Amino acid sequence: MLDTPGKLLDAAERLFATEGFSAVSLRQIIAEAEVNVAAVHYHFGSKLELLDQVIMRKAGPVNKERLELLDRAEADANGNPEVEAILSAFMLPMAQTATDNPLFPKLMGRMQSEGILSDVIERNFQPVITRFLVALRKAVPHLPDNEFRWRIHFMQGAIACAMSSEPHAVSHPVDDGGFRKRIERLIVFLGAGLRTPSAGEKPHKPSGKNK
Amino acid sequence: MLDTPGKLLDAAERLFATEGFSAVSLRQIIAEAEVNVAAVHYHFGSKLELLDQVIMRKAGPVNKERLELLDRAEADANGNPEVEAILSAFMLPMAQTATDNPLFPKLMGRMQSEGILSDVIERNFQPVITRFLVALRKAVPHLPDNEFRWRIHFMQGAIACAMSSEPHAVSHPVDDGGFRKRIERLIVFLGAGLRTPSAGEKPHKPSGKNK
DNA sequence: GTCTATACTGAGATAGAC
DNA sequence: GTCTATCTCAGTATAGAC
Repeated sequence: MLDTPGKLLDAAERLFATEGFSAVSLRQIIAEAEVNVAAVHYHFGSKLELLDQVIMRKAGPVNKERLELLDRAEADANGNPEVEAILSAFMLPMAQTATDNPLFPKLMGRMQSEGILSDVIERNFQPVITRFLVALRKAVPHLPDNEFRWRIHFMQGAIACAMSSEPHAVSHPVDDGGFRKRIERLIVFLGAGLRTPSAGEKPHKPSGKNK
Repeated sequence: MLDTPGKLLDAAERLFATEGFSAVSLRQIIAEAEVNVAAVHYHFGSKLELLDQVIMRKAGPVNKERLELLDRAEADANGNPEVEAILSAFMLPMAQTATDNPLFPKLMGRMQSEGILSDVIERNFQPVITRFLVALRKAVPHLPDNEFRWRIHFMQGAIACAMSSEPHAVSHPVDDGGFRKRIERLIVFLGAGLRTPSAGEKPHKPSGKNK
């Protein structure tokens, strides 16, 4: 059997991913892990730090592979990969993780939605995020800077929704091609949204029609 | 001064929108509204039903106007409005509300993100949602049905993120042109994402290249 | 019909015995 | 390292004053 922290991490991962963070009580987690109430605070400090560890445990390898894929995409495209290639580099590691562990992307989506990716996490993700933002910025140079920022913001929401999949679905999509297929759909959608000219911009030629 | 339910609704709206639903306690709300703890239970039944009323109070008029704008858009386009026109009909009433009451779109975004738009609310919104889904479906007839469903799902996430604006921003967008401008950006982004051909689909001619 | 006071249950967190 | 007991504060419920 696993040790106490391991049992707690497993139980927490499962419950957080399926029920959400605030909906799950520490009592549920410790019951599932078959340990004592105080174990969480002894090993992790708080419910939120437990979540941190749950995420970190899986996020490290995913982020590492994201960067490697982005490196390769940039090498393949002489430093200027297409939007879709960049998005693929970001998403594919998630898809691969999802085949082993379908709970992890669900968890990430849920936590993003609940707005509780704590500071610790944000710091852990920041190198990856800024790296991808720079790459995306280069891929859509025609966009005004603030337009770009807003589109990234919109994209974030779409990604979170795509990951957690079913929570408050109004459209009831069906996962016919598996998680991988879902991500391909998302990339097509986001790629088109990101690369489209901003309002008032000429479709293909940036013919500086004043400001 | 307002009556007790009115004071509670105002306080709850402000706090829910700025702090989130689960982050705000009933004690905070009743303190702000300067009423007794039991008032919430007496007038509304529970914290969740209080939220219901907070939303319903503002959502009714917004939804009504949404349907009117959609009717007009369909009339103007002989029954086949463009994607962007449909999205405008959905979003503009929010933008107008936002000028009087910036808290309401923020609240809607937050609640959507937290996944606690309760069943009562969902039932209240459903007529509007299905009406818009039908219109959008007609505007992108080239998409396979499941592709369409997924894109709506992605769109939902982007809208929620756009509404609540700043919570967990990694891109730090600036609201230069006001809420109205933000919505215009969103429509351009979503319009491009929705209308783009699905993977394996020919750009402009649906030349049935096998299944 | 309304509001106040107060009690109940269950949450997260902590101190200290073992 | 682990467990018991306990603290504080959340949402909820009820009894009874006005």
